[in-house]
Amino acid sequence: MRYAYDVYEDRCPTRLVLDRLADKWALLILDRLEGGPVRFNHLRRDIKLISQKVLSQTLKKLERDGLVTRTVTPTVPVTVEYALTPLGRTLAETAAALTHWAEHNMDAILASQAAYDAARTAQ
Amino acid sequence: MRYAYDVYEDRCPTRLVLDRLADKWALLILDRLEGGPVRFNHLRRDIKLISQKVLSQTLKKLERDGLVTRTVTPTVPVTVEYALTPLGRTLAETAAALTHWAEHNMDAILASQAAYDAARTAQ
DNA sequence: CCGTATCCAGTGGGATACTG
DNA sequence: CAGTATCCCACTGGATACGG
Repeated sequence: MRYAYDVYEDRCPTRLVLDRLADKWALLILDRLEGGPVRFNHLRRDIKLISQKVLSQTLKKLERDGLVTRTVTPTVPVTVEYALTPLGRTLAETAAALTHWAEHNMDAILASQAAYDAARTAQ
Repeated sequence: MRYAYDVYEDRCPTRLVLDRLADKWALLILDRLEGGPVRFNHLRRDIKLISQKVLSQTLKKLERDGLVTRTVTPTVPVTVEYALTPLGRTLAETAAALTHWAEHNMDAILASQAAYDAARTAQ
């Protein structure tokens, strides 16, 4: 066992974080919030192709995890701002390393995929 | 637009990498392979709760992406070893930062979840 | 030992419509 | 503006059985 918790078991911190990032939208939201608080519909417009339902669900999960805050201002109509907590900010920064890796290595991955597919098609 | 590719669009490098890590097992496999080449059934035993089917599928995706190599030794019965490519190693190292974050902050997340649930239950 | 094939239940998430 | 409610389909992934 290389970790305090066994990464390869059912309940482990890596799985906990992975299951959060693995919902496909959370990292994008975290990243988008790094620039400061953002309103619901603003997020919706920025993160294209996300549905209202999924954005709502994901924000709720992130709030439950203590990664984002939800602030309601009782104007008419109401405005709601989402922002990173200090904890959320550290995760966003950590996750940004993945983003940078992805940008830097995407071409290599695409080339590998093409070669793999070509080899299988050629048979 | 803050990136060479737009992270919030459909096809972008972050989504590409995220969709790979988001299959829930890839990161665990990458991490497990950092110690050197591992055989199929060894991975299966180490990464508990993964099914043979999903392990096989995930390894194939990782191979297609050029992140792992698959080496067959024609013994009887056949032995197959999986290993990280140099590219895969850089991703594994980058992803390890997430693992460390998770270990370090899991307690805070669990506490936040408990507080969130308690607040909603108390109503 | 190292897989693939098949079947099947659970769920993630899109579309749409409605509310405070 | 910021959601919730409902329907529903497609895909994920587990269980099981079989093949090289």
